[in-house]
Amino acid sequence: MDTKHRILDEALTLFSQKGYANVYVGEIAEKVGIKAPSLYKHYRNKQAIFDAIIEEMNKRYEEQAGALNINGMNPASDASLYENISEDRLVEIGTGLFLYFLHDDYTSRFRKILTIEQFHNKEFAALYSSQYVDGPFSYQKMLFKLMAAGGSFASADTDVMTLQFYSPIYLLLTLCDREPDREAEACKLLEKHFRQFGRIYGGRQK
Amino acid sequence: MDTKHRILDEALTLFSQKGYANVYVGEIAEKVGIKAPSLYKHYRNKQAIFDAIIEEMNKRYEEQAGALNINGMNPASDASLYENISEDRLVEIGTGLFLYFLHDDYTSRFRKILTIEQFHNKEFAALYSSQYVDGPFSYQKMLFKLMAAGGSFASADTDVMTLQFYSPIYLLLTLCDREPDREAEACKLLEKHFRQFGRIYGGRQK
DNA sequence: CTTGACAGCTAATTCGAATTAGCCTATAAT
DNA sequence: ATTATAGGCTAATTCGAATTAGCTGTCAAG
Repeated sequence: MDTKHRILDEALTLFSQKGYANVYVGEIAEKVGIKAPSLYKHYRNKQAIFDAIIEEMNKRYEEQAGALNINGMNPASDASLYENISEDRLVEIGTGLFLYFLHDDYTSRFRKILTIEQFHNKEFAALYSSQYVDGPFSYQKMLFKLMAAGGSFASADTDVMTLQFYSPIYLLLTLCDREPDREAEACKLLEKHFRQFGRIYGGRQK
Repeated sequence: MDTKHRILDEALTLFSQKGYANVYVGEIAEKVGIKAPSLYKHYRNKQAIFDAIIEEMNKRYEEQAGALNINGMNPASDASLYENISEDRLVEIGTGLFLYFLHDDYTSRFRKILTIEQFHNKEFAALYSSQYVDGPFSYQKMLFKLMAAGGSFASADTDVMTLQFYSPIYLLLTLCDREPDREAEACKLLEKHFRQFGRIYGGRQK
């Protein structure tokens, strides 16, 4: 990784821990192993580093969205995958979603930045909601509709079902962001949640 | 309200919007209607204002905890209140919890501060978790145990039940903190959640 | 009345962090 | 071999925000 990217990377880490205003350019430089003025050979100023993070984030987001479109976002193409679904599969989907969000290197740091900056930046607020509320909701909701159509799942109000399925993931995700030590506890609880959810709404799997 | 309290109040508002580092003492002063140097007649420095907020917060928290102890935290004393419970009562409890957290003047601003500062201050992280995860959990869990004992509720795994009951409240709370416009939407969804929850776990109410 | 303390003000002062200036070295292209 | 460029450094410089100095008016207690 070249210096320019290492700056981005260290800055991302620091911003995600302390927020933009609490990070000094000298601090970023130190982590990278250079002196503060040398940063300016790579970025016009501190703000430009932050902007580059956002841009990188948008790039990755679009890639990810593209990937999702191929497999999962197109109801017509892969309905069969979800029509009949086992409890284990449900656990797998949910845990996968959780662990991806929690551990993805870039995503997890960026989420913390969004968390910190959400209240004084409308764009970040909107981004947060779309990434961690509305996005997962519409995705899960679609899955539940498919499952209900396949008959393996109750066709209850999908909004509520989705809320009940996803909210625990969200709560435990924010918990683990705050206290990473509690990941094991969270995973155990989460699995119990998925299984119970499957028992409640599931139709015919054993 | 005297100047000293108005400083606290305006500072609390500003800190909850932008975080400590992004707020200038001149800004606080301006909101109060005085000049920055005059602040120093009331507080030794900027940090002292912040500390006073924390202290005030602790004071209120203890009062609140005291209040809860009288009515709700003592399983023996008011078990009868919860043994038999209707679906409407469940909606009432849940919505009450939600709206209290969301709107309480002091609580809601302080929660935003915790949100912003949680990643670079262990104490805040712990406080956040105790206030918005572990606290509500143990409280709700106790209620569910009482209800199960009373026979009006399924005696499923109470950890999971509690998670499933509370997580949506939490998710929608953080959503409304971020986007207050969505309160109505959140309330509607929440009520549906409570009713469905009641239908799932409730025993004999109509 | 007068005095002292309270709460405000304007005008410094301090201080630290961001940024700029200007120099140096390595290296890759001509 | 020469030179231009990239990327690093140290030593200024700038600038803005926090804090301090020191003055002033008000008002309650004596």
